[in-house]
Parts: sequence; structure tokens; C-alpha cells
Amino acid sequence: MTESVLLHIETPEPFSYKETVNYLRRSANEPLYQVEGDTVYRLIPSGSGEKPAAVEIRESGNGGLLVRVIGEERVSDERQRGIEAYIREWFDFDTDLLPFYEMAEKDPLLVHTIGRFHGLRSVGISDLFEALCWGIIGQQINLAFAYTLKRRFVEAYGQSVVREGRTFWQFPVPGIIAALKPEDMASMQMTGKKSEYLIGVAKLMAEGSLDKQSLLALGDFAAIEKQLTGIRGIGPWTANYVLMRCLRLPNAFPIADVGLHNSIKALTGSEAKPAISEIRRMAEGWKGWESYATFYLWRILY
DNA sequence: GCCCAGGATATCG
DNA sequence: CGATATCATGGG
Repeated sequence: MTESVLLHIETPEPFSYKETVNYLRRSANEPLYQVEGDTVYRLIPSGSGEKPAAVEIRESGNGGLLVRVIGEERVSDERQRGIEAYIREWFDFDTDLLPFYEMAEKDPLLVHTIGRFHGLRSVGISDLFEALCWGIIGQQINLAFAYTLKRRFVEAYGQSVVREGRTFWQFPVPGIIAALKPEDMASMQMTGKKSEYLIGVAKLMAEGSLDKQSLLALGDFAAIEKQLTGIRGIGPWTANYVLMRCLRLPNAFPIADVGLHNSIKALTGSEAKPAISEIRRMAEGWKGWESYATFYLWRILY
């Protein structure tokens, strides 16, 4: 085994590592992390100029997470803090789940999910470009195919490092995608529209007119949503998906999501998928927790 | 072969 | 403004 450094990260209450890994395991085609047994491997970006850290994450025997930084014999305190902060954000450690559970206990749709997935936290997508691209890629196609496209996209335009025989992929940076033409992505079965949207978003980010910090600085939910939906290829669903997974706004709500509809349909035993107006009624008690409700409902089917 | 998929946009009435 | 057509490709 190569040299490595071990870090320990405290976990909040409640938190289920098992449910988190179950979520991460849902596609074997996920290119940005790998799950083997109960161990997770991925790259974690570092500060400007520094190379990303290749890490192995598992559950520590006496609570908490054990993170092994692979291939580094020494990791500065600052780098350690960066890795810890990344993981805390990825698994949403700073949210107090108890109010959500109190609300969900009285909700006919959510009550079953919070028992079944107890301790699951909303897994995030820290990188804005990745979150936007993943939303665009996932539009109107089934998830299995979406993962196939994502893998092809990452392996075609992303960078990778090899540690201990394992390949770690990094999501492509906007500058690379901004220089492409839609035809370049045709061979990976990316449709013309998706390619066009991906390149458009990449250009905005590469030229500096779109970034996570500026969006968050807008403060107001509606203002951020409006800025996103003003971008070609980003409608209400994608905007709310990104607000939820990347900007971590608790009231983000991709209400038009087909997966959400199918989960509700299954839970209610209904013949047909619910109308948007019905969902809006069912979600009246979710105020401030729409994002978590959606994440938990997704877990029923995916 | 058919229906559906973690939608968005353009167009029409 | 709300409804409808079109896109575009694989999964099951």
C-alpha cells in the first residue's frame, strides 16, 4: 500500500453511513466516485493551484468517518480542513434533521420514508458546473442512460489520476466544454440540444458571468431561480434541481420531476401520476423542507 | 414495436 | 397566459 494520511471526521446525529452509501451505490456507471463494499473512493478538489486529493472514505469503528488521503505522506492542516469541509457539505452534516422528522411523522406521504431511510442526509453536488450539466443531461431521459452519458462525458473531457491501481475522475472544467461544438458530442449519443445547452452553460462559467458564489450572494430564492431559468436549457426543473443539490436551498422543489411523481404514485397506490396541483396540495406542510422531502421520496424508487 | 424517461423551448390560439 | 407540438435517444 502506498503512503497515506488518515483523517477522522465527526458525524452528526442522526446520520446513517449505510443509507448514504446505499444512495451512492445506485449506479455502477457513476464516474465521479466508486463504491466498493462500504468504502467510497473519490477525488476532492483542493484550493486553487493544488491538485485534488484522492480519498478513501469508510465508517470508523467508534463513530465518525475515517478518511484516507491516498498517495500523500503529509497533508497540511489547511488541506485537511478543506477535505473535511468538502465531506461535511457533500453529506449535508450541518442540517438539523429533527424538525424535518417531526414534520414528516405527521405527513402521510413522508412518514414511511423517514423510518426506512433514517439518518440519510441529502447528498450534494458541490461543483456548480457539474450540477448544471448533470441536470441538463438528465432531462427527459431515463436515469440509466443519463449515467451512461455522464460517464462518457467525464471520460472524454475530464482529467483523471491513478492511485493504487484505481482511476479517479474529475468532472470536466467549463473552459474545455466551452470550446466544443455540439457535433463533437454526437458520437457519445448526446443529443444536439443537450450539447448546445452544456456548451452554453460552460461558456457562461468560463467567461465568469455565472458562478456559485454570485448566485448565493443574490440571497433571495426567487432571484436565484430566475437567474438560472434565464439561461437557455435551464427550466424550472433543472433550476430547482441545482438549487437543491448544489446551492443547498432547503425549499428548492423540482415539482415537475417524473421520479417524484412516480414515488407519490407508488405511495398512494394511485393508478395515475399526480397532477402538479395535487402535489402542491400534498406538499403544503413541507414548507422549508421541500428539498429533503423530495430526496427521501426519490429513495423509494431509485 | 411500443411506451416511457429525474424537460425545455417554440409556437399557437 | 395555458395548451400543444417538437426534439431525440436509449431502457425495459
